[in-house]
Amino acid sequence: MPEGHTVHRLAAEHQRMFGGRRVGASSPQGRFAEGAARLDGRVLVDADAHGKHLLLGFDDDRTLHVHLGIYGKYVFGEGAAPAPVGAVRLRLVGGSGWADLRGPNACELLEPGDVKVLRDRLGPDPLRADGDPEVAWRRVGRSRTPVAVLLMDQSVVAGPGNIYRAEVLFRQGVDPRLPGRGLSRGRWQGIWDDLAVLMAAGVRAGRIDTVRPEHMPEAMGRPPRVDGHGGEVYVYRRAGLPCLVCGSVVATVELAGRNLFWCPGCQASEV
DNA sequence: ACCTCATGAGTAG
DNA sequence: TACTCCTGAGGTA
Repeated sequence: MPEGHTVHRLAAEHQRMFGGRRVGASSPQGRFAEGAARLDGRVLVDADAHGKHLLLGFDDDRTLHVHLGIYGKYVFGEGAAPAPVGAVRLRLVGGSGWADLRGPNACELLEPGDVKVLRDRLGPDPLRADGDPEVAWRRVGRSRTPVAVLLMDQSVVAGPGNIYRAEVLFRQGVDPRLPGRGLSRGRWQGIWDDLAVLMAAGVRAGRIDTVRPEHMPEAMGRPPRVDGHGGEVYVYRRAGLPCLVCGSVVATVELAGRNLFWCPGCQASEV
């Protein structure tokens, strides 16, 4: 679920459901009881996302900061909220609906200054209007770190996760082990622009699809693949399977603690 | 029933 | 690099 596109969707959903409205807040699980008590009865004035961080501004100038981590999940509903099931960290009710948050990495109230500190340590977000690829290039273009690692570093680019990084590098034909400074400025622009396109599509669809129509498995005589992340992709978690474009066996390696996937044929080494 | 792994990231060492 | 947060899906038994 949670790469940047998911969080931007969550911001829009909060805005639609609670924006400008007074909300009731509670922590059925109890682990956010104090924060929920302070939120209870406030008006949601702003719902924003920067990378994977959800920022909900309330009328007391405090901001609720939620980061889903790897487990976190939101469930929205219309009408009266049901009795909470399981470990609901935060429940918001208001307007005609409710939202339950489970298992987040972070759920905390921030003072205005804290929000700036948080945002200052995040890189530009391809989904935001203020996202500037040049700011990221200042880090990427001088780094000896593999571009695959740089793309997962939220202080370089905010929003992409393991799926988008694998898929954008495939689509742009970039060897994931290439150091950042081995890219040209134009290649970086290509990666950035493709991220913006792919992630915007992810916000609209609520899932990650990266395969171009001419490479869709249907067009190749095979049924679409159904995977846990719910989308159609070139290389993510396809290790050992033939590349949809060139037929090479998709490779995988653990890099900086995460599984990286790429096609050795399409993403030729320029190292 | 039990085991492993996952779209993330801070922190200790 | 490894552990932590501690959910849920999928595979194995």
